[in-house]
Amino acid sequence: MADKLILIDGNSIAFRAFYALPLLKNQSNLHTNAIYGFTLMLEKLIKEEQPTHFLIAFDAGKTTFRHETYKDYKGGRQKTPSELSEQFPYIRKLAEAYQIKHYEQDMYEADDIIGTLAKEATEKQLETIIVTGDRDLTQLASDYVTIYYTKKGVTEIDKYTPQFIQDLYGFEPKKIIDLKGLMGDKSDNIPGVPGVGEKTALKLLHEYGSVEAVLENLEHIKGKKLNENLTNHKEDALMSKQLATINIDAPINVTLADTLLPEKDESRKIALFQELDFKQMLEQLDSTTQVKEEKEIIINEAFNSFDFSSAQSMDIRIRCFQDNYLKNEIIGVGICVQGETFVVEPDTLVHNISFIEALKSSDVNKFVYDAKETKVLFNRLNIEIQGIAHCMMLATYLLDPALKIIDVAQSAQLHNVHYVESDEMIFGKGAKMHVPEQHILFKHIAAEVNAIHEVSPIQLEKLKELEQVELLTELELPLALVLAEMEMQGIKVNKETLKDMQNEIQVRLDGLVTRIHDHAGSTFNINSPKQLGVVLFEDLALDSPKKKKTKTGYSTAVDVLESLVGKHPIIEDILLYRTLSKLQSTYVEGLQKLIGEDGKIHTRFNQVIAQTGRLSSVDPNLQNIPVRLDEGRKIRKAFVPSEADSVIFAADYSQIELRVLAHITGDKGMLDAFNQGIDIHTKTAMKVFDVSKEDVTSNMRRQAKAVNFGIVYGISDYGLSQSLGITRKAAQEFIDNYLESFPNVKAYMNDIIQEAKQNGYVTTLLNRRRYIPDITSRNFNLRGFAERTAMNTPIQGSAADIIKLAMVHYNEQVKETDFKARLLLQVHDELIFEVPKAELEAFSLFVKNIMENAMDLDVPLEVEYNSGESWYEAK
DNA sequence: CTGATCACGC
DNA sequence: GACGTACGTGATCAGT
Repeated sequence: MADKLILIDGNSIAFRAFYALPLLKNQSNLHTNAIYGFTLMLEKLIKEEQPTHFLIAFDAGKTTFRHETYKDYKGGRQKTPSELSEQFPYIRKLAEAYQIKHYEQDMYEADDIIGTLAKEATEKQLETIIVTGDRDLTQLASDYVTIYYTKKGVTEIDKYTPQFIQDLYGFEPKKIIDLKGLMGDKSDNIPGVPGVGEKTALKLLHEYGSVEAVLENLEHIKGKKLNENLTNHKEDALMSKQLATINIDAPINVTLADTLLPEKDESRKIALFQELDFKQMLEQLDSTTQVKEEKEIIINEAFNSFDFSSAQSMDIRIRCFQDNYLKNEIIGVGICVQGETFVVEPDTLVHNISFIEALKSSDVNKFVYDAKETKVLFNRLNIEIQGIAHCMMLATYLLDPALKIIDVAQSAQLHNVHYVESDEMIFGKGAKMHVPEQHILFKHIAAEVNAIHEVSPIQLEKLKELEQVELLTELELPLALVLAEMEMQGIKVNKETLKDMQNEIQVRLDGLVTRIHDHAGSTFNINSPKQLGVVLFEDLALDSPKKKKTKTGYSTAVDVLESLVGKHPIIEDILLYRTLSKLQSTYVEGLQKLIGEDGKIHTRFNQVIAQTGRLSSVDPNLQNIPVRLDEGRKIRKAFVPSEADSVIFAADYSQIELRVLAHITGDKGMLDAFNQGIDIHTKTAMKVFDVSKEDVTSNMRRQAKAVNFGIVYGISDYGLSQSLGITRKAAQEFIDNYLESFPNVKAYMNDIIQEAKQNGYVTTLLNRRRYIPDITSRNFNLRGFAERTAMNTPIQGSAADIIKLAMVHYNEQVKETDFKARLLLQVHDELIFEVPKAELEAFSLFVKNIMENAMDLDVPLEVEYNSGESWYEAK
């Protein structure tokens, strides 16, 4: 392969990258957009050009030999923003990681270094590419030298060959300096000749050939003003040409031989990309260059005879098919212990008593990927696993809750362990999902358990740095075990109750469908927003100020429909149809499908999804069972105790988020309200409307409640305007008024935004962390959203911390009692239990006490509770 | 199979 | 003034 040299104008490309990309930041708050752009450029060049020689030239210090000619050279330039200057050291590091020579020379600019080397390369007939965002360098174009000029972004370029320049300007590359001499260069503060721009300069050069020739032929040049300017600025023109001329004999200490690229070694790239959080780059590195390393796997009978009794720690990966570990088949268990890796079928486990003993021993530390799943699966094998010391999945989540957690492979890759295949590769996806041949499966499980072994210590180090070890070991890990028990316990759902509802609702739905079709004069699918939109706004030609379009047609959302009430009788029928069909399909029918043979529903709680630290619930979602409208609330009648003589018992925190807000901000008005037991919405109304308690109308309280709601959920002025049905301006005034009324809250909101900008993240009371990269975005929406996230996450996240802590405390303490009660569900600020009637009174106080004392705040936490024959009655 | 729309909870 | 607006799960439709 022929030799090829690439010369990069480092400063110029860094500037281009900086302005082309949004302001990115890594976890330690370093801006990385210029570095990232630079990296993209390097990758592209290496891949497409395959250079053998490479050099990145930088400008040295402020003064250069050009300043001797003209002291104002590059004068009047804006100061380099600090967001960019902090990146320059890393761009040099980047060069080093790529094993590319970088060079700068006192008193000279990158241009001169490049020019000098290009000359040497040309003498040796070496093909050369110069990469720059500065047109000056195009003067160097020749048969051997092509200039890659960045056009847009960092990777879109024009290739300046002599021919390209000829076509563009009508002269050879060297004449670029004459062009600059006449027209000057604003960015470098090169004066040129006043009144001469690109057009005039080109015309003159085409006629006379050079600056000198133009000046010698002044008498022939027409145009009084032009002639006068040229005459008066002869010196400027000559000086400008001199300034624009690149020195190709600079006294540099670098030769072509120094630019030779050594043998490829990616190791330093990995370390740097990790420091910079260039996750995509790391992945690419993996897929293109990394050799898959694999430990030897022992899939063997040796497991049976291996003695686990001296093991102090093990890595365990137990797997079932697909994601529902509560019922799907268990297909393999991987164990990493004392340097050996075993993978066995679940039936094999029981043959090794020492292994079972080790599993049950809390003295043997277990490192796992998913603590909750592991606990459940071993439980299904009738083994009580103890001593789970680390959960790789939870650690991944705590380190960055924004990550979409997928599988061991993905978690491992974040810590640069690349030998695990993705689950999708092994099992396939969608309808084609299947258990692969055993040797493939076992190899995969072995890779997973090895990755757990390798990655867990790295994660623990990271967690230590972020002071999150306690959050993992004292909160999330013990919580995972509580959740496992809740999932296995399940909640009894009475199928008959749902069946009866289903029949009743179906009759009403059938009637509504007929009536709606009659009103419309045609039969159509009411469930199709698209068809419904056409019927309402075209066939019936209804109109309302709320009428709006979505990407696919008219919006038929509830607020639009409500604005049409009274204009046509069809609307009320549609609204009712909507409500009932949602109830029917999602709840009445949906829930029945999930009732198991034990008559119970076993939801699964997802502990690693919500950005704020809340839990979520799937298969089914039992955190959004209707409650607001009685029609829907009746669904809860089907949720009943599983044991005789028991009741459903629900205990919920009252206003937990606003109490957290009062605690965090220390706002006196708010603290007082909670400490004196005044209704917080009334108190808010008193403050915002500046009236006494007696004068707070129900409407005032309703509005105050909406504002409090907005504060808790971080909604925008727009969101508030929607929920109150007022203008956005009025909503903004409300918010302003609110913040004036609670000055410490206002101060907190400002401080937390500053903090987010400073650190790049916000934290909760228990040091849960959420990164907010968009807080510095120049996009108004993204930034606004980020600001509301910064304000809201510490509140909602701390509330989540508190109830999680209460659950862990509950689990610890209930073991010391004789209560037979069972924790069934968590719904963000409430816990649902089933409790034998005989112990109800004592248990109520027990739970209330634990919940109210979960954490010590500057305001009391208050818990209300109720019980009844079903969840419906426990209100 | 994916994206859009809608609706339910906190 | 932009532009699309707390989070999460699930059902359904309508494109590929």
